[in-house]
Order: sequence, then structure tokens, then C-alpha cells
Amino acid sequence: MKSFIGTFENKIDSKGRISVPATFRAVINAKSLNSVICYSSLTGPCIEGCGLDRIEKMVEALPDQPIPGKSEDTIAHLIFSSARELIFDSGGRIVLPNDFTQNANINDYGAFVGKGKTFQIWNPKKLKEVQSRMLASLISERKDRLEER
Amino acid sequence: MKSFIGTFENKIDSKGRISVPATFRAVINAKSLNSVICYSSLTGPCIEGCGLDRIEKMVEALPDQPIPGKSEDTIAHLIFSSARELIFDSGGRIVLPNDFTQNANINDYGAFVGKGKTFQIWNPKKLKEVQSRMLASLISERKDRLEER
DNA sequence: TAAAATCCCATGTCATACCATATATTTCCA
DNA sequence: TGGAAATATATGGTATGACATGGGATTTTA
Repeated sequence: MKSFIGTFENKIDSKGRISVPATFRAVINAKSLNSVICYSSLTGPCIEGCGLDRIEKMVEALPDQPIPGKSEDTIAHLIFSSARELIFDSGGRIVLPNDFTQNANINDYGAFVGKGKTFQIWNPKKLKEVQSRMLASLISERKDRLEER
Repeated sequence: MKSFIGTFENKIDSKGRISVPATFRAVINAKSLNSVICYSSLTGPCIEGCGLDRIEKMVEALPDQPIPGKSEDTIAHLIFSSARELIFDSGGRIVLPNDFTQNANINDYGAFVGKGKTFQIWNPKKLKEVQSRMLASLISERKDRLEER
């Protein structure tokens, strides 16, 4: 598997450890990596995650001459400055730093959400709220084109 | 055969396993795959299915930008977050996760419906209802162009 | 030296890979 | 053309292994 898909809810233990879903680990492993890069999301209360390879693509996409004040530069700065490499332990777990979990309002359980090239880690309750809101807006938006439910 | 066509009703056993129709498996096999990707449909109470190739095309189409557009992010989120790779066992069955069957109101039997490039899995009873409703609306819509029934 | 972070090993549960059987379908030969 | 053997398909059951999680040992840092 090359893409992050699916949702998996795992427990966070007293040491801040959480198992990365095996299917996600498989995506990382396929790239000969043994870690994930995580950073606080800029789009919502969650943790953003991906492989090191994607960070490098983002770096390449940056202009050679940084233009201070440009939003791309600001975004890149915010992401790279908060990003951290989290290495799997022998059981496939990572330790979530406190500032990440606080920012995402995560306590005892974390929900891994596949997003194709990346994934996110959410407070499970919050995730459900956001998802049902997304579905509702999508349905009202294109009610005409949808079959009866 | 390259397309998913036809309707096939199969049993779901106590473990949530269901046989994928041989003709559908043949479509998948022709792509050298041994699994289907399934996700909760956004358009109706059913499970959507396709080959991995189709999903990866969707992933490829995603931008590399750290902050994607909102509407495409919504669809990507809803599809990828529920999508899962279901691998055939030696008998050509897959295991339907509970959240899928619940969302689609499927209990003891599932109806595979070919839709060309994709397929769907329905509660057989619900499927008949929807299909007869579709036919009825089609007839009333273009009565002039359809033959007498 | 105390505290914290990291690594390694242990365990129970659940998923799935494998084997087995019955039913339906196709093929092939009389 | 009919019928029997062979094949393919759908479904049932079992055992092994993978995975998530817990705890202790070792190393690092303040």
C-alpha cells in the first residue's frame, strides 16, 4: 500500500505512547523509513503526519529566494519549525510530544485518519463532530445530485 | 472483462466475510491486484468499491501544498478516512468492517452491484427499493421517449 | 544524582491465512 | 443431445500469527 487510508483509534498510555496503525506503518516501511514526521496542523485542531519524503517535496516546492511576508514562506516556517521526527519503537509506537497533544485536544485516545499522502491524528470525539459537519455540508451542497438516503 | 457489471447477492457469515463475485474478482485480477478498496458511499446507504489503482489516481491528483483547498479537502477526507483495503482470502472473500455494514444497513446478505469502473454493496432489500424508485422517476420524467411497459 | 526519555521484552486478544466441504456450473465424450 | 466427470464457486471452521498495549531495564539529560 502506498497511501494512508482508513481511520484507527488507539490508546495513549501514561508515557504518551500510541501505536501507529499497522497499515500506516506499512506505507512508511515501503519507503524504507522507520519514523513519521509530525507537526501541529494549520487547518484544524489535530496533528499532521507524513513521511520524511513528503517534507522534502515540500522543501523542494519552496521558492529559491524566500519572499518574507509571502504566505508560502510563513506556512513553511510554521510547519518546519514545529515539525518533529517521531521514531517507531520495536512495537510500532511513537511518543506524542505534549505541545502537539495539547494543540489537538488529545487526551487518552487518538484517532489516526488517512488522507492519502498524509494522515492526521485527532481527538476521536472531535473528529466525529467535524466529519458529520463535513458530510452535512456536502449533502446540502449537492442535494440534487444525490440519491435518496 | 474490464468492467464491473451485473448484480450478485451473497451471504455474510458470522465473521463479516462475504464472497466477492467471481466476475468482479476477475476484473481485479486483470490488474494484478488481490484486494478491493472499499469506503462508505457519500451518495447513498451503501458501500463503494473499486481497485487500488483508482484510489491511487485520486491520491496522485492531490496537490503537494501543505494546505489544500477546502472542498477538495472535504471529499478527500471523507473518502480516504473511511477507505480500507480488503484483501481476498483463498476463497475470494473479503471481511466487511462493521462501520461499513452499519452505514449501509447490511446484515446477513449483501448485493454487489456493478457500476462500470466501480461497484457498490447494498442491503438487497434496500437496493430493490431504490432501483424501482429510480425506474419510476425515469419513466415519469421521459414518458414520451420510453416504450409502453 | 534524580528525573526523564528511550529501548527492549512480555502477553492477551483478535484478525486472517489456511484447509475443508457442499453446491453450482462447465466441459467433454458417448 | 444427454449425462457424467471435472472444475469453479460459495461458504463453514480452525489454528497460527500479527498487533496493540503494558511493564521493566537501560541510557541520557539537567
